[in-house]
Amino acid sequence: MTRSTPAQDKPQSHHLPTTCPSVQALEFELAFLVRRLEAARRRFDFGLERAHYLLLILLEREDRQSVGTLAAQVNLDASTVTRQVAAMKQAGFVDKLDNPDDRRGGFVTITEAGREAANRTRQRRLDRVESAFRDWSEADRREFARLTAKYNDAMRDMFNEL
Amino acid sequence: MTRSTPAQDKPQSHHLPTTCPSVQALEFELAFLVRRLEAARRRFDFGLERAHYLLLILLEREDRQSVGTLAAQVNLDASTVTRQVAAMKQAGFVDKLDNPDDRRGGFVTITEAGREAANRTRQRRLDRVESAFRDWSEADRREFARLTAKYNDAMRDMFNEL
DNA sequence: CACAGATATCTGCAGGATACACGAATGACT
DNA sequence: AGTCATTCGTGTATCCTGCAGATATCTGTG
Repeated sequence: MTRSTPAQDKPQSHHLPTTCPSVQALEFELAFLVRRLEAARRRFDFGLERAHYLLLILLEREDRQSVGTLAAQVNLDASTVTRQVAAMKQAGFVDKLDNPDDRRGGFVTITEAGREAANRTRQRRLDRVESAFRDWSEADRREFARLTAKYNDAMRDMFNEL
Repeated sequence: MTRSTPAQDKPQSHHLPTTCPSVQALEFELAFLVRRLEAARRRFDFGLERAHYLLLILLEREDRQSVGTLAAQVNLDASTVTRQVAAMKQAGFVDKLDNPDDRRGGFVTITEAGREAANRTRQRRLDRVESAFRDWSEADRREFARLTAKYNDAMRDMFNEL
C-alpha cells in the first residue's frame, strides 16, 4: 500500500495562514496515530486491561498514590479511575490503604500479584514492540522514544493545567 | 510534575531477556501516548467527529473509495465505517455512488460541503498542534513527524495483512 | 446456464470505556 | 460551630466498536 506524503505536496490553496510544513505533517500523522494505537490495543490481547497496566506502571514507579493523582497522570476522570481501581482490587493487583492524615481518600498500593501481572504484560508488550520496530535503526528507535516522551510529558501537564 | 525516566534506570531484575533499552522506552511511551491523544480528542472540540475527519482526509486524497477500503486505512471494522459513512452522508459531507462494474458496494465520494468541513477542522487542529509544538525546535518537529509517519505506515499495513 | 463459494455492505445486538451530575464523608479555615 | 472546598464513589447516559447474521452481488466451474 503506497503512501502519498501528507501536506508537503499540497500548497493549501485556501486561506490557510501558511502553517509551517512540519506542523502540517504532525497534524496529519497524529490524527492517524491514535487509530493505529487503538487498533493495536484492540487486536492484541496483553492479558491485562490497558487501563490497569498503566495504573500499575504508575504504582511501580511510585507506590501509594491517591485515586486523583493517578487520574491526573492518565488523563482520565477520577470516577473512571475509581472503577478501574475497584476492579484491580477485586483482581488482587492493588489494595487500598487509609491515609491517617486525610481519611477522605486513602492510598492505592500495588500488591505482589500486581507487580507480577505488570511484568507479564510488559513482557508481552515488549515482544510486540520489538518486532514492530525490528527493522528500524537503533538511532531512529531512540529518537522516536525521546520525542514521544517529550510529547507525552508536555501533554500530560497541559491537560491538567486547564 | 517531574518525570522519572522510563526503563533506563530500572535494571529489570527479573528474567526479562535483556530487551534493548530503546525498545523498553518505546513500550513505555507508546502505552501512555494513546491516553494523551485520546484525552486531546475528548477535550478539544474540532467541530467534526474524529472518525469523520479521518475519512474525509482519505477521500480528499483519493475520492471514490469503497467502504471496505476506507475501513482498512483507518483500521476499523467495515460495519463501523458503514455507520460513519451513513452519518456523514446524513450530514451532507459525502455521497454514495453506484459502481457500474460492481453493484455490491459502490463508492463513497466527498462533497463540497465535506471538503469545507474538513478544511475547517484541519485549521482548528493546526492551531492546536502549532501551539502544542511551539517551543519545539524545527528539527525535532520534523523528526517527530517523520518517525510518526514511518510508524503509522508500518502499522496500517501490519494490521491488514493479518 | 446453474450453482457453489467468495465478497461487500448493512443491521441487530451487546460490551466496554468514559464523562457528568450528584451525594457522602472529610478536611480547612474563620 | 459554620461554611466552603476537597476527595472519592455511584447512578446514569452516551459513544464507539466488533461480531454474527442477512442480503445482494460477483466469479468461476461444469
